[in-house]
Amino acid sequence: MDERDVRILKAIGDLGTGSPERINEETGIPVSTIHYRLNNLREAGVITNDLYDLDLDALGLGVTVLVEVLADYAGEHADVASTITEIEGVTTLLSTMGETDFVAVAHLPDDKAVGRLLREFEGIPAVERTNSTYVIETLYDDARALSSYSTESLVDVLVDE
Amino acid sequence: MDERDVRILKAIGDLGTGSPERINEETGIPVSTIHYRLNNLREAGVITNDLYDLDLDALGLGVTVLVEVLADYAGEHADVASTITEIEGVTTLLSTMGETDFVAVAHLPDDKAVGRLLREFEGIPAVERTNSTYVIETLYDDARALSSYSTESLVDVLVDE
DNA sequence: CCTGAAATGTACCGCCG
DNA sequence: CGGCGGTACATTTCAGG
Repeated sequence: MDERDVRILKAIGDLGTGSPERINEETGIPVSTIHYRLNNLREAGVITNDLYDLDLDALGLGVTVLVEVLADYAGEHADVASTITEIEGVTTLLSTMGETDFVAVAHLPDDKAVGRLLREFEGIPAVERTNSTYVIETLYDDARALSSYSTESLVDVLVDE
Repeated sequence: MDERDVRILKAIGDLGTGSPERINEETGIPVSTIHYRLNNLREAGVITNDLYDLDLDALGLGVTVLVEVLADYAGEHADVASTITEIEGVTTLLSTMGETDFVAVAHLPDDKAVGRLLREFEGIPAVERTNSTYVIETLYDDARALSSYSTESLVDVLVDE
């Protein structure tokens, strides 16, 4: 894993395509090298399928943290949200009902990064309190959201007649 | 959205590829029809990019719920986990430190399904208590986990020398 | 709206610089 | 590691059912 691998993977996420040609336009890395690198990343288990889903452990972002955020905002809800979104490692941000205002999920390289992350959260003026939870293990994560449904149920649920 | 669309989308998730040929092997739907359907799904905004990321709102799974689970298990942690995983709609299952044992995320079609989901959780013998939170809005969700990092940070974080 | 067959495009592989 | 072709595919298109 070196800088080129990183730039290729980031380009895939940003562009939303795994096309070597498009990645080349974005990164300037030669097309044949992109092939070569992607094959290596597949063999290393970082990329898990044709859809370029990543194995975060293999990638080096094996620490997951859940952060509940209580905020005191006056109409600046969207501002707080976008500030949180920009914190490095935050991959999901939910606006929730009930006791907390936001729930964020972050994927980080190690414990040190967790400390840094929490300081960043606490550094946001509108943030009153945070409550963090270490994730011991990601037991299941289905990016495309359909695996848990049987085909018959999906038909029931999604087909609008 | 009819049964064929559903079967195509499910096949993509299950197979981990968007290749029309592979989808045809799985579903028996003619290759050119698959392409025709996928184009329609793209135009409808259900599929958002070449990586087949789905817009859950457009798909019809616009309701997201967070479920914290407190369980009383004697060595059967893995059993409880796999039971939860099989509940329809559950897309993420985390094993957490602290007050709760698991946190699950579910994507559902409507409020009625939320009730059904919670009854399924409560129906698991080892589950003592659940605490659910409605998600008002998914403000941000980065499936590939790298967007929030700048390239330079990613290099710092991931490159092992 | 679906599909089979034709046309186009791309990935992939080996070779050489 | 990077470039360049050639080949073998898979994807895409489209006219007709």
